[in-house]
Amino acid sequence: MATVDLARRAEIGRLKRARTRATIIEAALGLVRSKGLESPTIDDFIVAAEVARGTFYNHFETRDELLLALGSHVADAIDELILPHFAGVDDPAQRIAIAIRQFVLAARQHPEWGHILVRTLHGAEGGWSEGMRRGVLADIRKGKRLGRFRFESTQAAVAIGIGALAMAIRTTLTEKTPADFGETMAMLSLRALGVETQEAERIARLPLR
Amino acid sequence: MATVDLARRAEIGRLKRARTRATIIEAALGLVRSKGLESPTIDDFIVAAEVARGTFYNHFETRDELLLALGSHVADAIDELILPHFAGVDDPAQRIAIAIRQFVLAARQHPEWGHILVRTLHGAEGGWSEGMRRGVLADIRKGKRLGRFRFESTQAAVAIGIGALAMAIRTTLTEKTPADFGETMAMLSLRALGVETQEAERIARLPLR
Amino acid sequence: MATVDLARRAEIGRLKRARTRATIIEAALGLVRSKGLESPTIDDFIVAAEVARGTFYNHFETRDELLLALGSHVADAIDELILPHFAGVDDPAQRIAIAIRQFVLAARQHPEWGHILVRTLHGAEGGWSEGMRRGVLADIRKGKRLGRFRFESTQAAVAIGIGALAMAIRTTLTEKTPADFGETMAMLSLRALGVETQEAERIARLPLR
Amino acid sequence: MATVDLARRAEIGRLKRARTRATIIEAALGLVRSKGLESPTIDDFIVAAEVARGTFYNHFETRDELLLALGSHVADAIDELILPHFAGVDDPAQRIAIAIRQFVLAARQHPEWGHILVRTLHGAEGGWSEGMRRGVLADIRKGKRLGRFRFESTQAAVAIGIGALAMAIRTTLTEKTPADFGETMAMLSLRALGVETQEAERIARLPLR
DNA sequence: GATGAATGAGGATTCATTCAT
DNA sequence: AATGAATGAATCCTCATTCAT
Repeated sequence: MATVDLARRAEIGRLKRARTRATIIEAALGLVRSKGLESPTIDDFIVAAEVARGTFYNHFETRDELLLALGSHVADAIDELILPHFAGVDDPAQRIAIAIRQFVLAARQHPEWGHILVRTLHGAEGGWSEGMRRGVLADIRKGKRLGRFRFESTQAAVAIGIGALAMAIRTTLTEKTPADFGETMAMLSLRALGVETQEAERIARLPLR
Repeated sequence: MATVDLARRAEIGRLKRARTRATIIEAALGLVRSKGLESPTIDDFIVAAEVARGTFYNHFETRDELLLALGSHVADAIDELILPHFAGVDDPAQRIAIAIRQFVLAARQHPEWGHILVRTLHGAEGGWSEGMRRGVLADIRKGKRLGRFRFESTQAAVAIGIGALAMAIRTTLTEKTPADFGETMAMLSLRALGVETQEAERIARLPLR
Repeated sequence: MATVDLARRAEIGRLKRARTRATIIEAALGLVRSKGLESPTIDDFIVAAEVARGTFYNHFETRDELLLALGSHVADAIDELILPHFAGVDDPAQRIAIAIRQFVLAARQHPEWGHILVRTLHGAEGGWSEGMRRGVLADIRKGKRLGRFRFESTQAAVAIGIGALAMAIRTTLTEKTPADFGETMAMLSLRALGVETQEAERIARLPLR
Repeated sequence: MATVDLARRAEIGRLKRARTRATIIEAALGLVRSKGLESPTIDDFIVAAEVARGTFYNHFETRDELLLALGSHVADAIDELILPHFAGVDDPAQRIAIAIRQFVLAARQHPEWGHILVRTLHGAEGGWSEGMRRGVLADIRKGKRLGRFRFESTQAAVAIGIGALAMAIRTTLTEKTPADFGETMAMLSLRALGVETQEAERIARLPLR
């Protein structure tokens, strides 16, 4: 009896805590969407989330920690978005094209994700960014092994891949881009990696499942 | 006599002013080299330059104006570095390869330039950044007109060009890169723009004059 | 039956409550021992006691109330320590010497008591501190009446008595002191009150029962 | 000419700075007088001094640093007050009596000094407090060497001396005390150090020059 | 009675910029 | 032209206390 109660109570507490945390994160995403990552202050965040100052600090020790949490949040969302499209796709060229296209789509629909992604791509502080980087690296290596890609320096290949991705997102955020901008960027990126134009074009425009 | 004196005084004043300004800029570059662009405070700048706070504001109206001045300074330095290599080179592919290679060289030797360049490339605040962008754009267009480059979307081509450039510099700042990293990045970039591998390779490795 | 049960339940509840309260106080004493009275936060206290924040406030209305409770706790402990030695001792000089000696012993073995005692001696918030003060006052007056002490101003006599006591404890807390430091301080204090050196020495070193 | 100007300018600047610092310290002393040392916040201090928040931080890095400065200030004032009375007085007993009497007088006329002195006496963080302690120590040792004082433990003698001093000041701050309270406390203290009552009385009441 | 999430007043600190000399 | 003291808005952060479950 008592133990059931205790367990329930604890559960409820945990739920409430999680909800508050989610509230803060959602509100923060809204702010980032309109104002970018750098300008909002902790005060802006708590006003937007309609929580007390102390509540913020109960959940995040510092502003940076919130930004990190936003990063994780977006990482999860992106994973959820992309992984299904990866299912059963082994060709590294296809995978890279899919990633670029999906990231551009995501940035178009969720500018806040875009802001966060660009930051994540640039600051190489481990975590998801590291995972992503490793994924790209693995695909690039595999592509080379399979003869799909041709380049001398893996470091340069990764650099141009990440650079293209970052710039694709950035451009989506700041300029008006056509509906197939993702496909176009994917094509150019594949070409950089050594895929022939025709083939790059074909892969970049394969229908997504 | 008197007029001569006055003229000389004015001249001396101007010289001194210029020297102080240069002092501040040099010191600021030193700071940027070690701490990047965002963190140093005005206090850091004036301590490093060994000038008074008021002196700083005699030369720059705001902190941002100093950063802009740093940008111009680097722009000039870069121009001075690159323009000679451009002389007589009309081929847009060659020009772009030269730019990338020189920027990487510059970032390697002057990390502070690298920091400033990346920022300039990203923040679209006009000025030199605009000029550079226009230069790239012109070369890209010309390259297309000449059939040197092949792509559908100029927007995407510029994006990948700038993205590759930015990432090349960034990688130079944060990772250990081989001596020919600039050449490699140039090659991949040209390929993205539609140049065939062999040709891209050749152009990327043409001896600089 | 039912009433027995109820009574037992209530009893158990009371016991549990008392135990929790004791837990908190013990833990707090531990903290005070290492960090003094002022620095520990409520958070420190509840972490040390391994109770929830709410539990703390179930037992103490404010942080200050805990400190008061610590005071009472120490007061009781001290009383328990000293009173037996007072039993049957009527000579005020002896009583004062006993008090000083015992306080020094207590502070040596329980630094946390020392911290609390010094604070109690200084902040004149009534309660035990008042009782103690009254005890000292009574003994000092009686000593004068009996011709054991000689001084003009009772106020000054009390001041020097309390001051010596406070400093004895403080010194015990912060410096390395010999085993008979309490006796020495007692002797000097008695002398201040007008007891002749020989006699003061003798009283200060009387064996404690 | 120019150098004269520069020197004058610098001089003026230094003066202004010193004046502002003095303003802050004076205002702080006023606050301490009415509210003690612990309660006033930085905000209270700057409001009282009528300076900007930033000005405070230009002069003191932290609240504690201001308190330290108050300590130095009072130390200087006290030195100025006492040293003349020490001139030509070699007898350690007399010197100690003078010190106690003057401290009590000072605390009566400048309660803020009293607050600061008590704190200085208790926190043994070096600086003036250390100097004072050494002074007392020297006098106590000399007194013993000369046979003026009689005690076994110098440590205890110093403790009772400082304790009496602290308590004398404290009592002056919190209770109503007669005009000769300083003399009385001095007498009791000397007695504690082993001076005979008659002699202690005489010394404690010697006219101050 | 115990729990722990939420609160928000109170206080500390930074730093770009102004201004008198 | 150079100096450096003063300014104050903007922001961060802590921690005692409340309260719903």
